[in-house]
Amino acid sequence: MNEMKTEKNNTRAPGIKDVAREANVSISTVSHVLNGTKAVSEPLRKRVMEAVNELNYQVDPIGRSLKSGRSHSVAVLFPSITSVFFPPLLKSLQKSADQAGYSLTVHSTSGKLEKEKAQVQALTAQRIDGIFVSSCANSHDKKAQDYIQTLKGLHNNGHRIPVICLESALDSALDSVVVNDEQGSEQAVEHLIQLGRKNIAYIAAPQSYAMGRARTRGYVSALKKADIAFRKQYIAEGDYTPLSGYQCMQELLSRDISIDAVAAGNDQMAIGAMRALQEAGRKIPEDVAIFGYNDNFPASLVRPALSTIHVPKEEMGTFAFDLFLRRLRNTDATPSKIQLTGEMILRGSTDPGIETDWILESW
Amino acid sequence: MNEMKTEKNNTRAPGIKDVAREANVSISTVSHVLNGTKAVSEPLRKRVMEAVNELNYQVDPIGRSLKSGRSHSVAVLFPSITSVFFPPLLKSLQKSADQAGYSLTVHSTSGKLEKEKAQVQALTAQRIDGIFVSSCANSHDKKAQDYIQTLKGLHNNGHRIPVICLESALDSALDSVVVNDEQGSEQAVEHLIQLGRKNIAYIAAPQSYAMGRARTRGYVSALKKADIAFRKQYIAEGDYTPLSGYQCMQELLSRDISIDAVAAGNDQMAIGAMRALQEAGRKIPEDVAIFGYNDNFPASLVRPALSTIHVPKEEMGTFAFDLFLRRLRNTDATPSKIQLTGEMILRGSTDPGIETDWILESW
DNA sequence: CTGAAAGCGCTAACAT
DNA sequence: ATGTTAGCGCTTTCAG
Repeated sequence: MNEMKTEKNNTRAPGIKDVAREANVSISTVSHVLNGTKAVSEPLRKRVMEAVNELNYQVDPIGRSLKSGRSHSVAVLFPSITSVFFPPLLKSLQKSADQAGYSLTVHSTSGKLEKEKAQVQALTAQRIDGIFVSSCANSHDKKAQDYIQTLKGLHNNGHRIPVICLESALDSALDSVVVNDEQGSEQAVEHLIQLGRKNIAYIAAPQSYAMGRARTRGYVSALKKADIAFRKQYIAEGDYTPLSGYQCMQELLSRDISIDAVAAGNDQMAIGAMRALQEAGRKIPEDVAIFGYNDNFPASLVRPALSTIHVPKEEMGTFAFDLFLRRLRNTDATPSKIQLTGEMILRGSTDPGIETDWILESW
Repeated sequence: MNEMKTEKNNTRAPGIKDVAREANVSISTVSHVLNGTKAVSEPLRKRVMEAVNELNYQVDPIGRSLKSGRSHSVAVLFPSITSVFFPPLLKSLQKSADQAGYSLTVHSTSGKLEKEKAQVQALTAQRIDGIFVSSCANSHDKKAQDYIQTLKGLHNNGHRIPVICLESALDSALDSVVVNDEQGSEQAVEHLIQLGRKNIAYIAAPQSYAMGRARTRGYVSALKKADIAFRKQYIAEGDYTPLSGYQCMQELLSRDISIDAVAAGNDQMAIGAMRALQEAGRKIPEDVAIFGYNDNFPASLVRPALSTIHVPKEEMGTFAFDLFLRRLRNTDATPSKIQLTGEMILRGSTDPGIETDWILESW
């Protein structure tokens, strides 16, 4: 049964020196043709490539990394592995990475700063070439400052590791691609106002984060523009999850106020709120109109379908990767903050006439 | 502006020799206390640990991998980054990996065998310690045989790399954790029959894969047990996506047959089918009852909520990681095929009386 | 129980 | 244009 103990597979993977021997050149020549690091005469180059194919040689990324400090791979860090927001973003990052010849690994921080820090440290040690991060750090928090400084100075073998912020810009010295949260939120609430709603509640995303605050600002400013008084008891704060939206809505309904519309900081909370409204016997949108944010696919599944602000997740990925490539070329480029604008998508949760579209992408 | 060109951060990360110098011992001693590879006297051990803390030393995983052939990390490969099936599974794998001190990277194969092969090769080169794969290889396909053989013989530095199959067992020589697809599917169809439905259509998952075939077998066998004739025109084959379910249902409706129930190979296709039925003016479940498979969260969102077979994704992850750890300890253990059984979840798409539950997990 | 030394596979000065 | 060689940071025989 164990007679195959010799199955340590005597055929070790060929190394660069095997190629060198086979092609009858020096290993540095092989390295140079492989990496295009230096000019090599055509005949030699050809011999080397033949040997490479002959032996089916693949460069060992570990050996390479040890020496070069690079890994040809980039990483994405995001808070929740179960969130429907990230897959479309990941998909486009993946696509860009593939095209550029980078491999892409994805890592969940579980929304914990400690874990995020640890991941960054581990990735750095692995000679990662770039990091895309939807950080769970709150840039207003003193305790996050050290971490943000670290991010700005990440380096390997004396070269910087580009860090690209997704969704929120941690620091003006870091490249980032974000969406115009305040404007999108304002637009949503303005639409509710145009529908004639005056008692508009708001289920906010966590206010400890810039994104949550920005979206809330949009709500406030839309009210102000319409000369509607801001009333504190019309606001509840959730934690992004549908359950929290459900609970916030119950809480709002239990207050002694009348509500004819609700805007939420994301689709998940809006959908949770819809459930609470329906349980309370409120007709959507007749009694209460409701607006989400992000346009994740469930928004098109629920009945009525959820009006929301479409966040261009695919574009975020594409832009983010371009920023990375740019920084690779020019370490000293001034940091870019690419701000994408969301698009208002109207569906049945606000406008009864509108026929419900159907998000065809695979999920 | 560039006066900080010297910012290649003169403080290189401390290496093992820095620790050795600081502790006044040899580097091999440091290595041994760090890895517990050999007994080291208490005083020395202590001096080493102090130096480690003093310098805030972290072992370099690349240096370590180069020599040891291990990386303390495992990888998950799955076909679709946008599928709602995987996040819960990933989450539990992540949890197990964290507990065991392994880092976990996730990689999408986009459902392409070529890409899957390439990923496996790249991971092997990176000294990955284990691979969890929901493969897109069809074990009945001649062309996949080579790949499956490769998987069975994956190795690094003379030690095997455990491969754990998820969802489908690629080969009896590989550890795997799967669900009893045939039985679950049979149970679902039996329920439809008990409801008095006789004209039950089936929207199959791809028949080129074992999973799709198994689920279809369950449908066929439930009909047989109930003495209902199997009729070919009651079957359509989708590709997992909601859109394909939608199209299959349209196709079925266009055939000259009467349908009072539909079972589908997964929830996505079932939900697509629901949309087609609703557009065709069929009442669910009164006119047509419908059954899904997997119990992904959207099943609880749609109206009516979708009856389905709950696949224990969290358990899959836990079992899978345990299999990995076991094989690490004993390379020669006989391969395990852990077969979990799905649980039938009845909702409004089949049973009008049942109140719709609400999947609270975060998405 | 401890340490010296030989590489792991590769890149990049530095020679030639 | 090509080759020689010194490591990258670590693990692991092999001596002492």
